[in-house]
Amino acid sequence: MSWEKEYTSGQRRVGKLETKSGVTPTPVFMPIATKGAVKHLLPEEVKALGASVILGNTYHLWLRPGNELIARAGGLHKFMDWDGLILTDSGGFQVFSLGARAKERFGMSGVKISEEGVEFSDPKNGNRYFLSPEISIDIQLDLGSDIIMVLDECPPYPCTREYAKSSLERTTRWAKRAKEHFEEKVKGREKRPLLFGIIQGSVYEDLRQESAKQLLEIGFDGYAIGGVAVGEPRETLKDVLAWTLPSIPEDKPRYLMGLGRPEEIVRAVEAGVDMFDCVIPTREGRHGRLFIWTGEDLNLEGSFYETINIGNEQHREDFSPVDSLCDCHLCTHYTRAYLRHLFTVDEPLAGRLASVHNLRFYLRMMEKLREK
RNA sequence: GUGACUAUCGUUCAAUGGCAGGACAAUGGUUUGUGGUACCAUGAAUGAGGGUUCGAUUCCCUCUAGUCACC
Repeated sequence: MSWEKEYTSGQRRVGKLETKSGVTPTPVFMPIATKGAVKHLLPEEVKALGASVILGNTYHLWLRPGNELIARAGGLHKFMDWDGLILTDSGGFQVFSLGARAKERFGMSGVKISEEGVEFSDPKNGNRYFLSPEISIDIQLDLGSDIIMVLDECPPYPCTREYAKSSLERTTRWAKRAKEHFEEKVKGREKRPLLFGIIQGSVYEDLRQESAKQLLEIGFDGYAIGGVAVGEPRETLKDVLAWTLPSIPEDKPRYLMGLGRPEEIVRAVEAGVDMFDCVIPTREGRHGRLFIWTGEDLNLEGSFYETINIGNEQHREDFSPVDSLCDCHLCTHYTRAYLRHLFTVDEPLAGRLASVHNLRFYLRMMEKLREK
């Protein structure tokens, strides 16, 4: 990646990341388009809100409609009409997180991890699938992804040291195979996607450092920090960043997977993270929680915002905007009372307006982080 | 008008001669590499009056209201 301004170590990293489909400014927040759509929104709307990259999902798109179909359609960009950048997750997280949910529901996860890869059931129809580092790369290449993630294992929390160690070592071996397979497949291509490795190691300092070291030896275009926000105490995020970021070369992008709340993102940017994705703005929006600016200046404590549950009775006759400091369509056209009404009667427009607003909040926060 | 049946949270359906339960709705909360539909918590009822009984929401009587049938 390159720097927006002259950059010296320790400053806030404001730069640009170049991919085969174009450039994104960093730090960047990537809205999630799991199944080929940012839920409720048109791609042009997502772009107008300030998004430059969206996250698509190997797991979901592989099962439905299938990577080969999307390849025949001309790739995911064309299929869904998104002309920005696309990062695709490897499917590793979903195999484990959806496996955990299947376990809650049916008493067994049906997920079998082996050295070769991971076997799991489609929770919709019980079909068995086998995902390996190589298959994950093939799928993401078919999708036409700009930033490809290697298949990793995301261990739960709590996790014993022994398991975390053997898991991260397997993730490293998978990463090596993914890299070799990737290089072979893109050999001779003029435009090639970026390939990112994923640092694991749970909450253990030496394991996190070991994971980073092993991935750096293999060599990737960027490095992600995975296995966070899986139930561990929130304070450990700071430690995990301190253990891992210093060993990543400064010209390589750093991606904190799955995070987070606004103040967590501000802190992580100050610590040197460049990329984020999170379901919070869209999912919580669909459930009626809205992020509200309380001041223009960002800070590490998160006192620059608050959240409201628009469904609460106190908003029933509140004819003021959701957020008077926000420039989104919801806040410039509608009242709290109207949005509450839409949620109360289950109008689809409710989730749509809330998604617009919350994404605008997150993306504007990133704009502010890039300003200073 | 006559007869039968019914009456339980806001709605709907349970249960019981000995602490009246669920679902939906309501109210509050949760959500971190998506779970559009999810999860947790809270408040909320035996139509009115009398009788039998240690104790009645339950059994009996009257009233009121509703549904159905007949006139």
